[in-house]
Amino acid sequence: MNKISVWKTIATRITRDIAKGHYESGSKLPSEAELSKQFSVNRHTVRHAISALVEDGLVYTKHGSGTFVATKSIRYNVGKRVRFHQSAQALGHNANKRILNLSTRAADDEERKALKLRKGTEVHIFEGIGLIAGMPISHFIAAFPAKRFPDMLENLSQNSSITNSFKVVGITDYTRTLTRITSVIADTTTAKNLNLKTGSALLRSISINSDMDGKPIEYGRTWFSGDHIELTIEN
Amino acid sequence: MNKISVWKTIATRITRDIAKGHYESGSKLPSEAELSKQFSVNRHTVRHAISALVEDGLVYTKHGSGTFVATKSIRYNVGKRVRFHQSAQALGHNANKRILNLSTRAADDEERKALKLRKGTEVHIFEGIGLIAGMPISHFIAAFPAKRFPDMLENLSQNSSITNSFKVVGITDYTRTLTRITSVIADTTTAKNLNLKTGSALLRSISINSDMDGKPIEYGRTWFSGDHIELTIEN
DNA sequence: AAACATTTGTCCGTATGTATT
DNA sequence: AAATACATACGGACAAATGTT
Repeated sequence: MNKISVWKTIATRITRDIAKGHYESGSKLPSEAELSKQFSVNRHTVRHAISALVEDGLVYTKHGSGTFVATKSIRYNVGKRVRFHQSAQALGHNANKRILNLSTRAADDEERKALKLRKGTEVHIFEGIGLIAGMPISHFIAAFPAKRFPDMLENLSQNSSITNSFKVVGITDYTRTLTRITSVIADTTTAKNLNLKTGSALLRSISINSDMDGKPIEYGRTWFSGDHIELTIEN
Repeated sequence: MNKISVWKTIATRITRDIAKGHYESGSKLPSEAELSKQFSVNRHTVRHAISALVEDGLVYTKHGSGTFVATKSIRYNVGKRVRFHQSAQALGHNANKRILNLSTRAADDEERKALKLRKGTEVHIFEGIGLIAGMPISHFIAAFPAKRFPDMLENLSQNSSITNSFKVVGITDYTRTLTRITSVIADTTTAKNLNLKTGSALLRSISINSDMDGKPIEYGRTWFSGDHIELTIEN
């Protein structure tokens, strides 16, 4: 069955302890030797766990000194609440959506990973075309955990605003935890959706929105027409 | 002395070989057993090196199958204090620059507007190619107010680091006040600079850096190869 | 299908180096 | 100077996933 490795369980144990406030921000964890004694494992196993936490940015190590709980405030606060629609509206443009597809299906690997779902879990899919002043500007596909938001599709079909739909289910605020942007060439279907020639430049944005507890609630992919859109990040 | 660990030298060796095109994208690396024999080290040492490359996103491993060269692009963090060089280094890649042009001339309209300069004011121009592991990744043009930074060009020619050059003139800290990203198609000259075909997708980033008083000190334009770069915004 | 070889993943143990306290 | 703590490197053994015969 699902055998979980020792180092992973130790990593989650430490993570949990930190989350619980067992260790304060900036405080020193027990030494590797101590931890290995506590968990009755080899020191290397503890090191493996700690190394994973370092990667996550949860702790950091200081050679000869110890392992310390990282302070959260170091992280960059750029683009936390940047939404494209908002900025389009702020520009005074008439922005709306054309819905192409509202459905529920098993999450693919990409969606599962982003939303931290188990295999076979279902997601709601919200696909459409973003319009500004009647011009097709973007093609988007958004995925939401179906179990957590049973009525999402109905809400979306009525008001077609993701933010508002989240509000209905009690999520009044959420932040973008990841934005990844690449430049790609339009294939035939995307080009057709956006009224472009095949081979045009597109901005592809992949984003993850999370609730205030840090749980991912939306995985979005958007293709913007490169001719019409600029992504602006202001501090 | 500057003692470099064995696993690190192995990691850079493999990185270099991949950059050189020794291994194709998606192809399998020699097995851990083979590599450890090649480098005359323990298998664990090779594993340590590979693990670092996996973190960098340069390769990925498949349990029971092998280690493969990732087709993945290099992530570039756009953040308040994140700079190209830094983020590339943070990824463990060997990043440096090739200078194409250092000169002083009257600012064009775009530069004047961004740097808030009067008509006819001069700017220093710093143009070059950004390299990661020897591969051309970006083409950049940076403009600085000449009057405020008289010795900028000399500094840049010596250490070729913008951050360090600012330090020399007393600017120890500055933040990115604007980042604007669009997708464009490579023209012939840019394509040539970046070893791409004309018509490839590019990410064009326009940025303004300002000192702690909010005065703009740098106007930068960068064209990233869309194949190799992802812009990532994390909170 | 089943047995086998290959390859990565996990875990243990030991020793030594290097930075900090 | 000594003790403590993390970093590196070696070695061995078995598990788990994959590919081949």
